[in-house]
Amino acid sequence: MDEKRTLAEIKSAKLEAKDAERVAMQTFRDKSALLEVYTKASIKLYKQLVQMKAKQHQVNSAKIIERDLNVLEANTDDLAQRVFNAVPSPYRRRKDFLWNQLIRAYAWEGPFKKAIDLYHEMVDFGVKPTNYTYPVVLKACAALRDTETGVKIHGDLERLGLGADVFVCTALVDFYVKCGCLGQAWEVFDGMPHRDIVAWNAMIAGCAAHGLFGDVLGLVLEMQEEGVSPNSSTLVTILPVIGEANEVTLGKAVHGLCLRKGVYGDVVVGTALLDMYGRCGLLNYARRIFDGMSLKNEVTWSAMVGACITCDSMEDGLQLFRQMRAENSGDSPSPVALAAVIRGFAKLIDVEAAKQLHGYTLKLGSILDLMVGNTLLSLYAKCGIINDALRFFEEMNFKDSVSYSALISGCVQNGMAEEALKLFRKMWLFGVEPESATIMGLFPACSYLAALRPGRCAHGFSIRRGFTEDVSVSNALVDMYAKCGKIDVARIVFNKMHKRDVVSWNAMIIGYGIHGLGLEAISLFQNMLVVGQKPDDVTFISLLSACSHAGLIAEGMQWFHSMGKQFSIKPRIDHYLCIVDLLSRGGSLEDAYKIIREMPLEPDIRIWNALLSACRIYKKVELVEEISNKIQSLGPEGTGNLVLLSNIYSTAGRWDDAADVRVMQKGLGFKKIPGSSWIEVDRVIHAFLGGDQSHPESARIHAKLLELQAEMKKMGYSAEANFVYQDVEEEEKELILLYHSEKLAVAFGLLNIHGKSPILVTKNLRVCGDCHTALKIITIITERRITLRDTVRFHHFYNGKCSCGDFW
DNA sequence: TTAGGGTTAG
Repeated sequence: MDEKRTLAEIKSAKLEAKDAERVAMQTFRDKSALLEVYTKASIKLYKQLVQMKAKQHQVNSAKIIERDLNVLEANTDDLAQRVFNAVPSPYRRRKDFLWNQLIRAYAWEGPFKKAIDLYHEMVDFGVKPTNYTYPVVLKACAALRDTETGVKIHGDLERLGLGADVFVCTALVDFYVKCGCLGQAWEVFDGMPHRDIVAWNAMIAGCAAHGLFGDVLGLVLEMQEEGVSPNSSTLVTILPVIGEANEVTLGKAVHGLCLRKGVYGDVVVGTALLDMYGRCGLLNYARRIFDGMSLKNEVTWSAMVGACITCDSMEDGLQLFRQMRAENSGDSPSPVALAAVIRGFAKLIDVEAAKQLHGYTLKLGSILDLMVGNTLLSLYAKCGIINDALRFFEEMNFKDSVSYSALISGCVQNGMAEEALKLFRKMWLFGVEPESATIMGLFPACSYLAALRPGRCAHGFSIRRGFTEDVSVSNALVDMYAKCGKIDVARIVFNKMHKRDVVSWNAMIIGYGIHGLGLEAISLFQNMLVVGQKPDDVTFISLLSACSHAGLIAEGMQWFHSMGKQFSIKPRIDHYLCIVDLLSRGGSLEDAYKIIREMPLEPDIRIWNALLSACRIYKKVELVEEISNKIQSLGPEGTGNLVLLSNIYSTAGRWDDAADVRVMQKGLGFKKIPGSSWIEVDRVIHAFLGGDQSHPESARIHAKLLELQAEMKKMGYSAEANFVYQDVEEEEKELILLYHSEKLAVAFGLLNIHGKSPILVTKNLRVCGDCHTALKIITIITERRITLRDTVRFHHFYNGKCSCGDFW
């Protein structure tokens, strides 16, 4: 574009605008329209000039022109308003087009509020709006999500019988779509006697925004049946939906349609096409389109880099990014492409490379984009360096709900659920609006902590915001209630869901499993098959572990055998783990060992661990030596298991062997995870480590436990010293057991939760055998219900019994 | 037309 010519054009447009103004002022006639056209034209030309300067990297001149532009834009409103104000009242009353013209000027690019205010003023003034007025006002309502005015207009239209106009109806559809009221949009759309391409596109865009793949497809077919052919705008709307739904065949069909319609050369269509192929995992197709495009813009390049990353082709992505940089050396790199590359490094867990890239772009002088910052934040969290993520978060100048969401879920993934809850509160305090993804990160934090109260609050909040409409949010909700001990509430939420996916069913089956309700889990699984929901690999892990916790050995074996035969799901190592666990905890150690020997996969440490734990419970020391050899042949991977091995030697009184194992363990740099338990009292979560004396109420807690111990002894309890694996005096063993983290938390609960309220304690490891026995007796002494949730299930203690029937 | 945060199991 020629700069001089542009400047000349602006000049003449300005002059003409001035003329128009003069003429308009004199005649009060429809010159106002002319005036608007001229002013808009010069604004458009100015905008082109700014872009030109920016492209040439003349930042300062671009800024100066931009300032002029702002003045001009501000004046447009003034200008139009001045003309309007000059019109005498009686004339104004008669001429609706004057109002329409001004409303249209405001509704075009804002300020939208003025358009709506003017519309109200017009009605109050006694001027009747026309079919020309409504679409324009509705556009402003849509922009501001002003449902009140929009809905009122809709009502007026129905009363006046003006609702048949294509433009008005299309504007109504668009208004409802933009306000998220899809139902109302459908209603208007279905009632239209004629629909043009714009109406179809509006409705399609609405369904696309809600991810309704089936509806989008149906509409596209229907419009063609009615003789309306999709245009490039339609195609560009449906392509991302097709990509999201992974519908390759359909995508290829649309590709063909693009070729037939000759819109293939369009940059926007081309970009949407390559993006679709990228999402479907067909990188070669995407690349072929990219290479064939004669005109590419920044979006095209960024989309291509993103496609490479999505398809795990890091090398190609990086190469394209470098090429992009080389071709636009003066510009800052596109934040979208940069974020894509960082995402690629996150996938590879290559923090160093990502940091280098980050530093490099900072050096280039690009302002740190919020999106890029958020990508980095999530990179740190995903790579497990959560402290770096927290530090980076503090250093960020701008934070939005995505930043908070990324950090909240990052904390949970790194076992810092309490920090996640704190962050959520902080976010609330700073007035940052949580989104559905934030809640999806928050629920797992509540699940982890068994923190029902914040979970319930977040549930209420989600209902008010309509988040629970989202299947994934409801899935997380089901999981939260189940893990907080409210299995019946979980089921109610599950039943109320109007749409369920495989994750919903899995979450519910898992819920039954951790509550030891194996039969319910099986029954739900059968229900799932009846309604036609296909199970996946996770379903079987959930089902098998549910059988395992409930001691349903025959049922578990039956489903294990059918998963390959009936459902064509190849058992993974995790499935074998469940089945070995099921058999060995049920006492069939030989059968379990047989499965291990015959399985087509190499048994890993967890498999041996399951068998080894059972060896301890059933005191089968003869198998231990054999397993121990197998474990040692695993090399460094076997380290974690040495804890158990040394424990078994200790139990058998073979202290020297136990010590040898521990020395070996130390050499391999293994750290035992300390057992910790926590309990919520008055909205505060109190955490305890084994033998912990750091709690302010420590003295009272210890005294309470000693008091309980004395009573327990009267009832025939003796500490099961073989759960202590250190070679120490019996008396000391007793104390080590007495101050186990779960007992500390229970004692704290008894001291601080008054009346007969039940006590809920959560533990980060599996419950210790001695604690299990002790808690049963404590429920008799205190007449309290105590629930202990460990890593695999709930134990409900009451009246000397446990819901697990001592099978755990 | 591209883009950051997200649910179940182990």
